[in-house]
Amino acid sequence: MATMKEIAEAAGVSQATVSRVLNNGPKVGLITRQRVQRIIEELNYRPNANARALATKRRNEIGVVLADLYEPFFATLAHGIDVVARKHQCQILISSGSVGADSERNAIEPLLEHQCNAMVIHSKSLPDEYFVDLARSVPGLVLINRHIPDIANRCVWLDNIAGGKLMAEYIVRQGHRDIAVVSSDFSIDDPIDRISGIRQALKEAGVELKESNIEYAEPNPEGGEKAVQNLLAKGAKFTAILAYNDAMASGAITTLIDHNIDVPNDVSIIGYDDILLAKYCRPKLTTLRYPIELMANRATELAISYGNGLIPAQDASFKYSPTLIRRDSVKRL
Amino acid sequence: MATMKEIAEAAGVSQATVSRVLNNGPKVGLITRQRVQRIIEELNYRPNANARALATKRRNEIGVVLADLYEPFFATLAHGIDVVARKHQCQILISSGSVGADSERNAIEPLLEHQCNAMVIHSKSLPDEYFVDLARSVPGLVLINRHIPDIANRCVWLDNIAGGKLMAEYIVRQGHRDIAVVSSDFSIDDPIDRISGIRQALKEAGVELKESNIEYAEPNPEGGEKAVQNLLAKGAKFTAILAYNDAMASGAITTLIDHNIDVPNDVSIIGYDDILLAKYCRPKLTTLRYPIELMANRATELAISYGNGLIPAQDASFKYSPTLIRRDSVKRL
DNA sequence: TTGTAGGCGTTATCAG
DNA sequence: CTGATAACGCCTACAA
Repeated sequence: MATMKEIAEAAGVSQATVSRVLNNGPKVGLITRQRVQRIIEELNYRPNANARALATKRRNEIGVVLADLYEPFFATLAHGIDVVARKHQCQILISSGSVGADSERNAIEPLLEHQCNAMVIHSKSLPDEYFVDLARSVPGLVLINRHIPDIANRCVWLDNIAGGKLMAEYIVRQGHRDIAVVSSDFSIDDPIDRISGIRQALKEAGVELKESNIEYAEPNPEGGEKAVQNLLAKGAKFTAILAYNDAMASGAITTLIDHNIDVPNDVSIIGYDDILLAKYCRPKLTTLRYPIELMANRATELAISYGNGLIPAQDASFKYSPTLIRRDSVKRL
Repeated sequence: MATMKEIAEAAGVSQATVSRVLNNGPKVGLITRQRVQRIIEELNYRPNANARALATKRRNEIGVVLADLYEPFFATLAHGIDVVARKHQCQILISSGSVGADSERNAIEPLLEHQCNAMVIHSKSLPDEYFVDLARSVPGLVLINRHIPDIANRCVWLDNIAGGKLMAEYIVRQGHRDIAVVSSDFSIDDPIDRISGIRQALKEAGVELKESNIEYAEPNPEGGEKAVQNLLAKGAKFTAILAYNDAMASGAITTLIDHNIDVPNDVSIIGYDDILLAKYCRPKLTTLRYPIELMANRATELAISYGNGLIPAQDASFKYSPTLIRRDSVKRL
């Protein structure tokens, strides 16, 4: 692969000149520029990004840390980052597979070695202090789906308590009183917050939520199936299910239908996230829209501009709220 | 951020020694090694990947080119790459958003500048010669979902003609004679091959496929809806629909249900891809399983080992075949 | 407008 | 076992 030196020789100029035409440097004679450009084409020269990064101490790369690329939620998140990165001509360096503090750290480490000055991180396990600390050495650090007060100007997050409230208020307004909850057994804040929101709203409405009507399982369709099986096995009484996410809701529906329980005529159900599935499962899912793509866009814009030297405003805050999407899985009693 | 030089000074040794302990170089005194190691920890030193890449002319990075990260198909593909890359401790550099020859080229270019020696590329528009050429300068080049005879040992692809046949043979075996096809209007090989397979099988079975029973639209749920609307509007007669992919099948079902046509009792339908949607839409979709994750795994393993110097065997070939997954969207007549 | 030369942070090849 | 020292490919003052 041709190097700058070779171009310079072939064109009979110095490396500096080649470098200048490459970077649209000022002050290069038109004829020289054209000659050099021609040679570059001819030799099919490509600048070495590593060398350039070394010399300039910066690189148009944005580091991304995600739990995976497969789940629709993360795929949408990745897409949101991707779109903005592309707009800014940034490459995306992805470190995924992070579940748990150690693997999250292991995912972040290589990005630091790559000297990415912009990073969008989705981390649920590493402690707050870790990021407060990291923010000092990575100017373009931004967290998504997490709220750390000390660096709130680097956090783009969703108000899950509000989301929980919204679900509960709506289902109560539709006349339901016997509520079941199908939640995630992951020990992160999200399920806790959502249930907490549900509890608050239910309490205000004077509706009781029995502990035995709450089931925890993995936040995927299989988990949803299992949770409802347990509910049914226990003989729990409910006319509505509030699910942790659409995936669980979908699994829940599967089990209900298998038991000849019609949705929404016998049991109503509300999902959370509004992933593609929600729109194309049958019945179409009434759910809470998690504006993850929007949030990812925002996070990426932030990361890039912070990485480019913009100083985060002290009082900046990026809280998003879910909204209710009414489809066909809830019946008014 | 601390550099090797600083570590060396602080430890009272030369850079060379630091480098040795870092790379587990042989022949370093135990005491020196420990001292250096301690300083490294203390100063929170991190090697600069760019400098290292420059010096070694290699980098543990695998370049990936995809159309997007959002579509379940691509998300699964990305995940398949991700898993293997992680196993090999490789970072993933993603260039997405490639639709059409120009943008595909623009996606590949930066990966070359990054000197990735392993690349997994999904490209539908760039001509064969481009890749035959590229293979000469990128030892670890591997194409996924494409078959280029000249570099067949770098291609991991699916036999779409066989897939088309499979769908058609199955639907005929189930007693259907009035077939409609809902295909993609993208001008790439895949839809052509699938329909070609369908035609062959139908012809062999002596079943006619009317041109007017074929509709083309975008390969997404909306496209599926639209295609079936057109079919219905034309008054086309059919008891079964062969869809280009699960997304279109899902959209097709939506339209059918909206028109009070029951699936599968009135109309049967077969999808293609077996994405998550297929399993969780209602009715569960009978479809062709596209082993894309498996293929992505394979492609990545290949790319990495080719990139590490393994010479591709002349006669190697990586053709995969779809298999039929029977669920609930087909009725036997 | 163009060239010279030093440096970016590592690795790797020599000697010692 | 350890230390100089020359690459690696590019950028960027500073000179010319």
